[in-house]
This record gives sequence, structure tokens and C-alpha cells, in this order.
Amino acid sequence: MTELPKQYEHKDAQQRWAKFWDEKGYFQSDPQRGKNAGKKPFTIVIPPPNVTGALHLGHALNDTLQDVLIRYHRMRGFETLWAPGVDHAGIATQAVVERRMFEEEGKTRHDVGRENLVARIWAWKEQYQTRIVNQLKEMGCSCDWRRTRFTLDAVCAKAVRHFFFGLFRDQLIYRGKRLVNWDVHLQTAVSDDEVYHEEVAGNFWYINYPVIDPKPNEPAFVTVATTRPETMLGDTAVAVHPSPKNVFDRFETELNDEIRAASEKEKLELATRLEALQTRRKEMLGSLETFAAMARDGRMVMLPLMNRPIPLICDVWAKPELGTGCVKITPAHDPNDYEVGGRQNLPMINLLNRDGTLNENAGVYAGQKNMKARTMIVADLEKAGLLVKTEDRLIDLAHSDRSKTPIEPFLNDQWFVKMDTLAQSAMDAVTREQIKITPPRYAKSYLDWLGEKRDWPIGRQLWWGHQIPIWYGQNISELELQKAFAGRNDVLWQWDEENNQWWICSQSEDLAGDAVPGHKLVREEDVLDTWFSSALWPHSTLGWPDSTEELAYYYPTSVLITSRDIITLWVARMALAGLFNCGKVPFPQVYIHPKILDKYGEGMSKSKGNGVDPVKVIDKFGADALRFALTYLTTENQDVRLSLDFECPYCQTIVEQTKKNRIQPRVQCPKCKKEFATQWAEKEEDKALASAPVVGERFEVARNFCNKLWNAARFVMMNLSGSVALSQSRNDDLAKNNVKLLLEDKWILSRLATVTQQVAAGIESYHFSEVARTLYDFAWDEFCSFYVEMVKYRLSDPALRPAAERVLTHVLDTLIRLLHPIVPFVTEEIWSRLNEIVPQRGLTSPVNAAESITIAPYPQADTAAIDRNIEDQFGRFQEVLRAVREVRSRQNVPPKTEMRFVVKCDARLAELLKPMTPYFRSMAGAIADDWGENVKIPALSSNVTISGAEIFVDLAGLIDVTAELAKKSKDIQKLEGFIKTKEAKLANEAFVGKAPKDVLNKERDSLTDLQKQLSAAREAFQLLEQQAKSK
RNA sequence: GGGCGAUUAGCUCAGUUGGUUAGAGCGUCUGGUUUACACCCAGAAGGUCACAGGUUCGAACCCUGUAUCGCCCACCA
Repeated sequence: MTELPKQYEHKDAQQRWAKFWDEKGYFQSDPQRGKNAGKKPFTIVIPPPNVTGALHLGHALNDTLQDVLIRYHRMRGFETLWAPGVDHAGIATQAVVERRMFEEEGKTRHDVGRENLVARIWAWKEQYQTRIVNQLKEMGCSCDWRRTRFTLDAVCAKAVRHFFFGLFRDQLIYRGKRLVNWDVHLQTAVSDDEVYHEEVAGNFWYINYPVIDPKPNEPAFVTVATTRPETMLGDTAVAVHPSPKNVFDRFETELNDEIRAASEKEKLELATRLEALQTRRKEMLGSLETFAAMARDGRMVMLPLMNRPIPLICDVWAKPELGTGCVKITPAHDPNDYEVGGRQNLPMINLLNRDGTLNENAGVYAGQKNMKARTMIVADLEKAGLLVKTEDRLIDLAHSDRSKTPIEPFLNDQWFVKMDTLAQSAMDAVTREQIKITPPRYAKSYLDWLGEKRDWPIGRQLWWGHQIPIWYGQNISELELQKAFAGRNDVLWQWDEENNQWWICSQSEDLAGDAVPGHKLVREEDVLDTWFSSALWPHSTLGWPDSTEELAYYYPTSVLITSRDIITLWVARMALAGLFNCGKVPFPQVYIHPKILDKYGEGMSKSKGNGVDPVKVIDKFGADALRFALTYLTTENQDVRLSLDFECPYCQTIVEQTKKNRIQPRVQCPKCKKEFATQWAEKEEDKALASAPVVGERFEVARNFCNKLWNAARFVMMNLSGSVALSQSRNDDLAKNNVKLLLEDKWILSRLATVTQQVAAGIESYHFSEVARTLYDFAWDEFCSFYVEMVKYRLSDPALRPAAERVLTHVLDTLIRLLHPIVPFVTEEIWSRLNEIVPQRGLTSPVNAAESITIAPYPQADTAAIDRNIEDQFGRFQEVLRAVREVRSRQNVPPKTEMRFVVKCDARLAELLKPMTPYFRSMAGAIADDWGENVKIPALSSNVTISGAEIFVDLAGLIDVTAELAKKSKDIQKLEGFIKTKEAKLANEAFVGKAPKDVLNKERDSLTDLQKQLSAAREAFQLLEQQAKSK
């Protein structure tokens, strides 16, 4: 065996084992093999990361948890498949590539054309897919890399086509109008996510719309207010609330209620608001009522400048408490007006060209840019005497994140999926518990969102994505279609009444322009929403729609692990798509994990640039440390906050990560003034600099734990090698050898069994933090701090050695298998080295160890070993040990000075502790002189009182009585406090009468015990005082 | 505006159906070259469990309200 370094060297180990695992193909799953072996499958499909950029720690958490489950189940004997892949992320990826192209070459996508742009995005995708896969591999993710899928590859494309075709066949696809966020600069629609709001200085214009043929008692004008006067050209109505009085009444009642309930401080403000409301009511209610009546009467107003009569309508969208109480309705350019238009059957007049200029519907203003038109319109209104007034006002304006230009709401033709039945099926799956969401509170957002059953707009005005498989054909008779597609069931068509054309949907192949002889078919240019293909991920990756072996064996997958922000966009869609395509839910379990936040409490994201590359952490601390830290931090309901900083690669100074420097490709160290590279380094000159690791306390702790584990193993292996006893103890049955287990052996085996149970239960219920904590505490506090320490003494005693060796090896062997799913590399490293020394393992009937821990069996708890009594007994030993150590520390006794002590206790405890005498010597440097009721108390001693025992440490000549008295009186005070509380409790009749028997008895016992401790402590105190005096 | 979550030691967080004296890591302090580990060992100090009520024999935990913070969704002529 090669020499074991004092510190675990992660870099070398990771490289070696990653290669080994890959060559052995342990992570390759085979449905045939699984079936033949009668194994159940355990399957996870990775939430495919976007190819927009590299992974950050948020992904690292997601992937770590998946790998924990995967490795756990693999060891448990499941045929395990973790299917990896990446997502094309339509809008985001195209945006990244377009932006870069513009920055570097000053070109827009219109300059290079569709084909060229798509080629550039593919190149980008290749680059980042490679990087992402490498990141996953560095983390130790045990994916079946042969099955890596991309949402835009041929396999996924086929599934997308079939899904679309199925929806089309079932009449669930339709075409409608929808307002999109239009970026007039880039001439593209952008998603809501890519829109930010910014307050800009603007105006609020009040405009009079003349009433057509007003009756004598009626006003001549309706006044509306707007921040975007140019949209008036597209107005198709003016709305007023149907019953303004009710609205005012309701507001007044509410305000009065609030005032009654409010604090004095708030009352004033609320009263002011009430007054304003009442004033407004007085001034406006009359005219609003009149307008409402006129609206019901079907009256019209004249749209200024356009001279187009438009109706006055009643609609609840008009808020009596806002503006003039009347509102102009521009359905084609305002989301709310669009809805009003829908329910009131108003025409929708689109005013915009795609480049942001006004179109022919804008009359004389056609061809003008928006802002120019605004100025002209305001001037013309003023000229016509219809502009009542202009106010200055801050306007919250939507801007495109990408071009930083204001967004225009733009009415676009759009493909939709009818959600009614689909959404219902996905809701049922959760309410009927075919899908269980953990933690359960997230089921609510899932159900709420689906419950709205809003139709799903699936088209995107992009070039990067699955092009919608629809072709338009005009002037074609149905007979011609039937003839052209005779005998084919993969082509369907539908008549588009509105535009006098056919929609032809093709499932398997792209239709040629002349597929219908004598006619020209034109393909829909838009691509599908990214989520349309992501929705199929659990079954498309398994080969659907083909009836593959994989689909039959692995579907439904076992669990989906993801973050809460895509429960609706992704999880819900997968549920309904899985049900629609396969008739089964895609997964029976969904686990929602916390989010990773940065030091400012903000979620890590690519757009913010605050995402930290896991590789930067791995370089410094190792993959195991990264994984352990993340697992340790994954609790039920708290997001994971990570405070991270750079470490200067030259002088190791910690350089604080700030919002500013964390997105820079290079940063200067404030101490040594040298510049270092960060994860954002891309240019050659930046990459040439030394790269700074990212450091953080949580990772350090985890790294230390890995090292602790390494050293525990190192100790075991150093002692086992060359041992004479080994050959006898390792291969034979423990019982046959008549090897006797001591108290500490039974204790550690009992604890090991309990921990094994807890870990399995924790993993199966997704209590990751608990699992990590349980193992951390067991390994460090129990195995290392106690068992290993105690074994040291036994290893030098040939009689005691065999059992010690046997148990030591067994616990280590079990411990690393328990830990392997979380920290795969260090455990494999230990496993392989242990294999060299102890090829056969097991406490009672040794068997050959697997060649790799990845395929070793996961430990089963030896429940027979669990013994509460033994654990309690051992606990007493620990208490006494702690007491002795405390005295040494308090009395400043040098570590090498031997101490002597006696323990005053009952015979039972004495008998229990006596055999532990050697351990007090080896672990506390103290000799136990006597145990029992009648021990001889040393003349000068330091005393510690614990439950059921008093420890007297002989300190003749050494004792610092003052310190001792101070400590003792503090103890007494504390005990008195506890006793007082407890006495009060037990004097309380209600408690005595109502509390359960066992609680009551426990309280009584505890009081008795405390009282004993107190009197012992008082006695000791007096003794000390005497000693002090006599001295 | 609607929904969800959080508030526990200087910092970051545990605390599993309500039941003795509320825990850990880091940091701080004291003492250590204990032949596995200084990425370590032994010990100590440090908390009115955000606040106010309530339920209960008993509350960090359950209920109501307040304050502060965060997230999601909707909306802002």
C-alpha cells in the first residue's frame, strides 16, 4: 500500500476515480439488464440546464441532491438511471448570442439572416453544453452520459412534433391574438422576464372626446386622461364604470372600517384619504352616473383627430377613483384594454409596424415614429381645443432588458394550446396524489396556477427553437389536400375562417413548398415556446413516441427534483404533457429544494451575474466538500445563504466579493496589488492571469469534515497493516473466534445501527440536512472522538486487539458506504485502499468487498445491535470523562501532569465505570483510584457533581481554591434555579392532575436528582471552604 | 393587492406530532508539537427563541395581531 498523505488530496483522487467510474461504466443503465435481474428501476431526469451559460451553485445544489438519491438507490440495488441533458432555452440563448454579436461585430440578426444566426447559436450551444457536462462531471454526478439529450436534438424534435400533432388532432391548438412585449429596436417579442420597469419623467394628458349629439342636459365632452396620447388613434371605445356609486360606497365603508381598526398614527392618514375620496365623490359622482346612463343608452363619442365615432361603454375596468373616472380603450396596445375589448366585442386596431413606426391605421400620422407622432398629436389636439390640461408625472415604463428601449405592447397573431382539460388532468394528478409534492405547501402554487386554466401561448417570434409544424395554404380545395396527402395519417388540416386559408399540420416531415401540386405552402415562421419541449423531457428523453425498451422500463420516472420558481412553468406542464402523451404522470414524487442566495440574500441567477461557478469551489475545497456543504444546508424551509469571497491566488488574502467586482473578469488584490482572473475571464489576456478560488465558511467546514474522515481512515489503515491479529480476525466469524465485544464496541455498533436507520429514513423523506448532520456528528463526535480514541489503548493489547480491529474496520466500512452518496470521491478513495488491506468485510460473516464503493451495497441497519441501555451506560462514561477534563482545564493542570480522582456513586455505576479505567488514563490523563459509595475523598480536591455521581479530582498542592469556589457557587446557583422552577411545577395541581404519568414521573425523578446534586454540591462547597481555611 | 416563507448566541443556521436545564459550526477566550488529523485536540464564555396577546398543567413549537425581511403572482389610464 502506498503512503497515506496527512491531508486528503481531492484533485488527484477526483481525477482518478472519475476516470475509473467512467471506464467501468457503473453509471450506464441498461433496461434489459435490469429486467433480467428482476430489478426495479430508479430514474431521474435532470432538469436540463439552459445552454445560456455555465452552471452556478444553484445548479450544483440541484444536481448534488439528485446524485445523492441516485447513488443511494444504485447501492440499494435498483437499476438506476440518471438521464442528463441541456435545454435550448429559446429566448435567453438567442438573446445572449445576439447581444454578443452586436457588441463584437455591430451586427443584428437581420444582418446575418436566420440560417447564419442559428448556426452561431449552435456553436454557442456546443461550447456551453461541453462546459456544463464537464461541470457536472467535476461535481461527481453519476449520470449515464451516453444518454445525454438536448431539447433541440432529433430525438426531442420528434417528440415535439408528435405532441403538437396530437394536440392539433384533438383540436386543442388554435390561433388567436395576443399582446406581446415588443422591442421595437430588436424587432422581436420579449418575455415578461426580460422586461424591467423604470420610472421616467412623463406627462398625463387630459383630452376631451366630444359627445355625439348630446341631449340638452348632457355634457358635451367626455374627458379621459392618458400617458400615451398617440394610442388614441387606436381607441375603439371610452369606458365608464357601470355603477360608480357602489364603488364609492364600498371604498368609504372599507376606509371607515380601517380607521376604526387603525392605530392613532395611521388614523390621520386614513382620514385624509377618506376626505379626498368624499370630495371626489361630491365632484364627480354626478357626471359619472350620467356617463354610465349614456353608455347604457348606447351613446357614441367622436374620436378626435380620426373623426371616428366610438361607443361609450360600461365596464368595471374604468375606475371611478382614478384619473377622470373615464378611460379610453385601446385594445391593440394595452393589456387591460385588450381584455375589455374581448369581453365587449370591440374592434382591435393595430397602429404599429414591427419597426415601431405607425402604420396605415394611424391616418395622417402613418410612418411616424411613436414619439414624433405623440408630439404632433398633442399639438393637433391643442389646436382643436380638445386638450384640457397637461400634468407632469412619473411613469413606470416597461423597458426591454436587452436593448434598454421602452417596450411597446403589440398585438400579435399567436398560437395557443387550450388548457381546460389538460390543466384539469394535471390538477387531478396532484389532488388525487398520483403526484406528491414535497414540501406540500408548494402544491398550492401548482394548483392555483393551473386552476386559472389560462390558455398557453406557445409561439415565439424567434429563430432559435422548434419551428411550429404548421404550413399555410391558400386557394386550395379540400379535395386537393385529400389527394395530395392520400393514405397519410401524419398530416392534418384545418380551415382558418378569418384568413381564408388552410392550416396544415405535419407530424413527421417538413412539407415541401409544392407538396400540394399547383399551390404554394408557406411555413409558419415562429418557433415553439421552450417549455413546450421541456414539458416532454421525462418521456422524450426515453424515446417517446417510439415504444422503446427505455420508455417501457423507466417511465414514469421516480422523482423530479427542482427549484420552486419553475413549478408552474415546467412541473405543471410536464404533468399534463405526460398524461396526454403517455397516459401516466411523469413522476410520482416532486421534491422542491431551497434556493441558493448570495451574501446579499439575492437568488443566484445568470442574468444578475451573481452565480458562482461550482468549479471555483471545487478547485479549492474539492467536489466532496461542495456536495457535503450543499447537502448539509438543504433544510425544509430556509433558503441557503452563502457568503463567498475571492482568495487572492498570489498572497491568499481574502478579497471581499462585492456586487461590483464579482462580475468582473479580473480583480485587483488590495494587498499585493496584483490582478487575478475570475470565473468570467474569457479573453486570452484575462485567462492568462492566475485564477482566484472562491472561498466560504460553509465549504471550509465541509472540507475539514472530509479531511477528518480521511484521517480516521488513515488511522485505521495504518494500524491494520502488518497486524498479526488481522489475519485471524478478518476472515473468520466473530462468534467462532469467541471474540468478546466490550461496552464501547456494543455502544458504537448500537449507534451505527441507529444512524443507519436515520440516514435511510432521512434520504427517503428528502431530509437532506438531517442526513448530513447525523453522519457528520456520528463520524466526528462518536466514531473519531470516542471510539477511535478508545481503540488506541486496545490496539496495544493483544487480548483486546482482535475485537477492536474488527469493529473498527466494520464501522469505518459502514460509515463510508453511508456517506458515499454525499461525498463519493473521498469514500471511494478510502474504499479502494481498505480493499487492499481488508478485502473481506463484515462484522460476523465477512464477504468480499465490491471493487468500487459505487456498487457496494448500502448498509442495512443491524437493528439487533440497537441497545438503549448500552447507550445510556456509555453516556455515563462520557459524562465522567467530561467532568475530569473540565477540572483539568479549570485548574490549569498541564496536559502531561497525571491526575488522580475518585467517583462517589452507587455500586451499579461503579461496576459499570470500573472497566473504563484505562480510558480515563488515555483520554484524560487521569487515574481512577476508586469507585463507589464509600470512596475516600482526597484532602484537597476539585469536585464536579453530575447526576448520580460526584467526581473528586485530587489536586493536592495544585488546587486553585478561589476558582473552584467560584465555579461551585455558580453551579449551586444554577441548580437552585432549576429546582425552584421544578418545585413550582410539581406544586401546581393542574400540572400534577393533567400531565401524563410518564412526564410527571420524569419530572419527579429529575427533581430528586437535582436535589441530590445540590446537596452534594453544597457539601463540596463547604469542604472547599474548610480546606481553604485550614490551608 | 393576493399567496408563501422567515425572524433562535457576534455571524450562518438546526431544533422531527407541545414535555427536564434551547443545540451546532464559525468567530471570541483559555490551554495544548496527546506518533490519524493544527483542515487538529481539550475546555470556557455567549440566548427574555422579533414584539404583544391568547390556547394549554406546560409554548421556540399551536392560534390571533403587530413589526421587519425575502420570494412568487397580479396590477399601476
